[in-house]
Amino acid sequence: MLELSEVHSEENKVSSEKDKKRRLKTPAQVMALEKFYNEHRYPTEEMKSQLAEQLGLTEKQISGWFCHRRLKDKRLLRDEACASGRQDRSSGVIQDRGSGLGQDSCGSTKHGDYRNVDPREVESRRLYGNDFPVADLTYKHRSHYTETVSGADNTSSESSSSSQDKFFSQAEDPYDMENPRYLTHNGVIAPVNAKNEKIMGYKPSGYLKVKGEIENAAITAVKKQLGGHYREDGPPLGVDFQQLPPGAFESPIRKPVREPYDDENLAFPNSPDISGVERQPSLSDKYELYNSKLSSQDLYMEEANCSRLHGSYFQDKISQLKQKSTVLNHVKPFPKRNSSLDLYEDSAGESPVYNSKKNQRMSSKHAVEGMRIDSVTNRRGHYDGKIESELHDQANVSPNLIQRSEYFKFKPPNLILNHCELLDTEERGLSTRMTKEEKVNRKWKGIKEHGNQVKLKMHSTNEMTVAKRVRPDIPQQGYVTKASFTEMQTRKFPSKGIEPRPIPTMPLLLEPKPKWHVPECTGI
DNA sequence: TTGTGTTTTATTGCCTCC
DNA sequence: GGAGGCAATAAAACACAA
Repeated sequence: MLELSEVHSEENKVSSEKDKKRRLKTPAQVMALEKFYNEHRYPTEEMKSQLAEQLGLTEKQISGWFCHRRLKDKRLLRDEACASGRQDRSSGVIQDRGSGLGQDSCGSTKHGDYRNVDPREVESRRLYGNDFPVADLTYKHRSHYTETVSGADNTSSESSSSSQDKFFSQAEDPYDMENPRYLTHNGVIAPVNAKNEKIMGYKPSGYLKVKGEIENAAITAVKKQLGGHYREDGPPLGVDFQQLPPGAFESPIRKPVREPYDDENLAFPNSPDISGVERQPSLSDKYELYNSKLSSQDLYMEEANCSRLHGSYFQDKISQLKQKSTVLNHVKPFPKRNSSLDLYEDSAGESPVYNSKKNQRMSSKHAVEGMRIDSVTNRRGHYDGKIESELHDQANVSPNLIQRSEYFKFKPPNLILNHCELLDTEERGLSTRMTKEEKVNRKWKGIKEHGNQVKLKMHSTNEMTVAKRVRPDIPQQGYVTKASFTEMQTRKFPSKGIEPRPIPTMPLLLEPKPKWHVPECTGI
């Protein structure tokens, strides 16, 4: 096997040298590279050569790829910064400039800021387990997509991470809220303990870098918005509320009673027409509003759950959602539910993968389209019920849904593959995002105005968009691990008759590993 | 099928660091 | 001066709409 792979590698090298036409990296190569990139943005010579050998590429190609990948990350970061800059100007959300990125007129990250710290140093520190203060991590490190990406991306990557998140208007911008997980009661970002960080592979970079910065601003904004209505004796931000007693919502909805809690806590301080006017929505109204928001977004939360399986972008989104919902919990009149953080934890069941090291990348049109959520709800029922059963009825479901169903049929051994798949998807998904984001946003607005069923449909459509981007040559998780690489090669380019290049079999990557861990994108 | 736009890969030149 | 990285650019590959 190894020999064969070596032969392939040689062939690949030779062929790539023979014709100077550029050749696309195979999905396997890209995935491996992406994954490796998530681990090491600046691979050493040794790493490069080993990677080159294992992927059947030249060191030059590897170097070039990493170089371009970094550029891509950077570009995405700029785009994100640009997007957030636009959002910032177009909305009234307060942003703490002091804690944000230095931005130029278009909101892009200034070079000086970006290069403030040698990323290689960051990586080396990361590699050797020196923890950064979160601020450092979020500010200095960019990647993932990851990503993004991707990892899963990853993003994102990716791409994407992905990237990759420009779809979010400011009002919906999930970055607006600080992740309570990392918050102290003062709203200060508390350093994640080293162990967790290591376990989670929490390596904020790229997207996360921006996110961290924006979150700083966001938490400030939230505080400001809460303003005087934020009870000193109330639970601090990020702290779970106690559950209401059972049946608390079973009684008929009453006319609103202007409870002190309501008046004080359910504040719309920034709403111009709120002061002194009986505009307080009724409790039921508020709750309905809240719930409608939840329900209207339930479907999208399914994807959020997927983040557990697919990497950091989703993971990131979940965090953001949690943040949002946590804030909602502070605002909503009925702190019935525990912090949705907890709810969320519950809804998907305990999954250590949540803290998986894979969760670093972000980016994904997929997620962007599916994750425009302001809050979170317990979706377990849904998973176990209709949706899942539908999804599992693969015979009648589109490949997209089948793919989606894989989210729910999560199996740890496939994580890497999922991650890899997502990476690729994310990366690809980014391609038209800039040009299409407005369309998607419009679509989204429409979606929000319809019922859940419509939403489901639309969501599928959205997902279809994403799925279209998924390379057809990447089989679904369930089959991939069983399919030989050759098989997959033959599945590739089914109609175009493009002669598949000999590709080193991925088990190569499982050969004796160097200390820096070669990505295990098995099956592709 | 074709045209167009986007992404990816390769090349080159410049810069910084040692 | 060499090595490594970044940025700009060109061109191929790809995706998608008409």
